Amino acid sequence: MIDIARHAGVSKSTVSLVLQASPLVKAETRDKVNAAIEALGYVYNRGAANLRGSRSNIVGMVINDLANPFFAELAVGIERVFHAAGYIPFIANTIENAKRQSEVLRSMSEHDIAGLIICPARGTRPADIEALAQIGVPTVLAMRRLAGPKFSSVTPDNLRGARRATEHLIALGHRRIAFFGGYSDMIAQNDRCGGYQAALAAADIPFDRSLVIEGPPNRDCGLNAIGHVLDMAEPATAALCFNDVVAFGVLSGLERRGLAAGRDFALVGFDDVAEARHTNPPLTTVHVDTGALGERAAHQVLRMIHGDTRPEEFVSDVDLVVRASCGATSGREA
Amino acid sequence: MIDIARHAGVSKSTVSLVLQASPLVKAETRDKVNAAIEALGYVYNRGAANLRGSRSNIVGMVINDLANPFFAELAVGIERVFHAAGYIPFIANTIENAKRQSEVLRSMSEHDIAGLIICPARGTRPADIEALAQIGVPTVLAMRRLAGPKFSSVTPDNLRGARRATEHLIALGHRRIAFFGGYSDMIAQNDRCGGYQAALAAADIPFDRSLVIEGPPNRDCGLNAIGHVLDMAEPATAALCFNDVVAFGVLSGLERRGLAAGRDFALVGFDDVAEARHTNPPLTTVHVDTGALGERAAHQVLRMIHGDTRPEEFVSDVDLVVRASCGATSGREA
DNA sequence: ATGGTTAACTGGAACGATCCAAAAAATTTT
DNA sequence: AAAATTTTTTGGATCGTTCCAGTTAACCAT
Repeated sequence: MIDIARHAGVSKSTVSLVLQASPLVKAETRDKVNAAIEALGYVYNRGAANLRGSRSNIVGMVINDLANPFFAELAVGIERVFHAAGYIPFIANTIENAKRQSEVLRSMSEHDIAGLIICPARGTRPADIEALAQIGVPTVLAMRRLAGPKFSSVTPDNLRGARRATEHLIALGHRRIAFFGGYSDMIAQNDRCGGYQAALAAADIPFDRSLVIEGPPNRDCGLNAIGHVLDMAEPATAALCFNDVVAFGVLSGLERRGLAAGRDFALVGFDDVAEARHTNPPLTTVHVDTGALGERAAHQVLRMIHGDTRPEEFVSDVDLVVRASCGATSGREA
Repeated sequence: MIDIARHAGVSKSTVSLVLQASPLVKAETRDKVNAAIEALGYVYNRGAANLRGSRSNIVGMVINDLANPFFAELAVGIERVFHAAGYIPFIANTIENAKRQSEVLRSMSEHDIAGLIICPARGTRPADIEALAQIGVPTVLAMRRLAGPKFSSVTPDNLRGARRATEHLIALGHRRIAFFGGYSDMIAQNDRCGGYQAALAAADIPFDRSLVIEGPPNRDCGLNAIGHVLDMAEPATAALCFNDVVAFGVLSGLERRGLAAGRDFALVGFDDVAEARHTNPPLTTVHVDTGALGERAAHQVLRMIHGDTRPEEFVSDVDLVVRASCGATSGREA
């Protein structure tokens, strides 16, 4: 910066003012400085600037599974809002690994992020997140709440969505309904699985614990789970999946056995990612307005950045969208 | 840090040594310092550290369309390698917008990234990237090369893949074959479309420019393009898409007209994303070993970080994988 | 001309780390 | 026990920026 100053024949303070687009410098001087900046190919050092109090314009977005298209959709909503507000979101992937997550979080706080949206990895302790809040990083949880202290969060109505989906399967005549994916130590799984159990209870169907197959919320889990429940003495005839990606895995598993969802087995997902509409057969699933959820999370962070730190738990409404995989329609759906 | 020093009864220099895990400090002292760090809830300020020369451990990954699952697969490969090497990748999305890309790039260089992998947005000028290289950021281009100076890059063999796919359609008897997606100012599109034209020429099929429908490489593009070529005086009977996502859009477009790929229209994609296997019908597409490509890109950045700055252009081999959407099989494929 | 205002610029202290040369403490050698 | 050596610790300069309190320049009204 001193080089710039020398090159433009001013002081480093003036250069600083130009960089901050201060109205205190004469247009003529500003042009001279900008010319020097251009000429010397100077890059601003944000780290040095942050040293003197100012917060950076990056916000962190920490997600647990980049391979799940759901998170891409969430990110799109988040980015829309932050970009309009002049913040640049940086995304990091934790692949559902708490250790990796804490490395990522440390790196982000070292770089002095202005805010954070996080889908906590399995095994995250509330204290891990609380530490962030302690040092003044506005944080909101997305998709997964955390037990204990009050954090801001945005989540879909997991319980209601799962309940409706299960009711739909029951209405179609199924009684052996499985639940695939997620772990019982994740709140989201509890909520969704809870909705599933509530629907069973309401229909006087006894809850069979062996029909709940836990596992990571990915394709492989669905692929394995379907084999499992099909090989039981009294096989399941339907399943609700923790999310669409798990359901995609089930689709593979069925195909591998020469079976088809909708015809031989009733399958319902959760999230309604864009791909769900085009699977074979199209997937019946619980629609979540993912983009809007992301926007909401971003707005919440923005609100906190601007000083309003009251936590807010936002729960978005969900809808069951019936396609062919549950066997309710003949496969035609716009 | 001075607080820590005081609390532990040592000097700030000693604290610094502890933070760097230097072997010069006595174990006893180290423990005292670590205890103080824990007690005061101190967070390391990377920005201040970078001020004195050292480079940070974050690497940037700039992609143009997060919603394309292809990039998630690429990111997974990249992350695997970087994580093993102790670097933390931060991802930013440019949504194919050169202006936004330059903001992202500026922000990343301000934060002093150790390296960069970038899928340049449409309209990126080589100079934009060259500026990065100038200030010493090891950069490799992924998926899209750039005209002009020698950058390192990793790309699939676009020309060969497109040519093989087109030859396959020709072998199935098609003569009115369209090409959907991408813009003629993108090198990747030129390569893929060039392979398509080469196959036509080899089969003595005259090239009809009106069968090449340009557009952004997303769902909407495919959805619109299929309507277009179906409404022509002499409609197309097959299409090669710039990528799978465009093909997914075509699937929607066909469905909307009550038509089905494989039966009424032959469709081939490019990339072979995980979803391609489970669309309705399963998508014939050009398989790219995306994860390996990502790993290769990451290794290249690592090599450059370690001082070997020779550019390397890596082209990975590709394979046509025939599923049902081109009409060649009856739909059964493992 | 003279003093009073305002506009435009500037020097130096801070921010939180690293690194070097040198001091202090501990250890070994004579 | 003193000298020599090694191990451990330390003060101060430094990195590139911002900010404050001045300083200088420019303008205005008397």
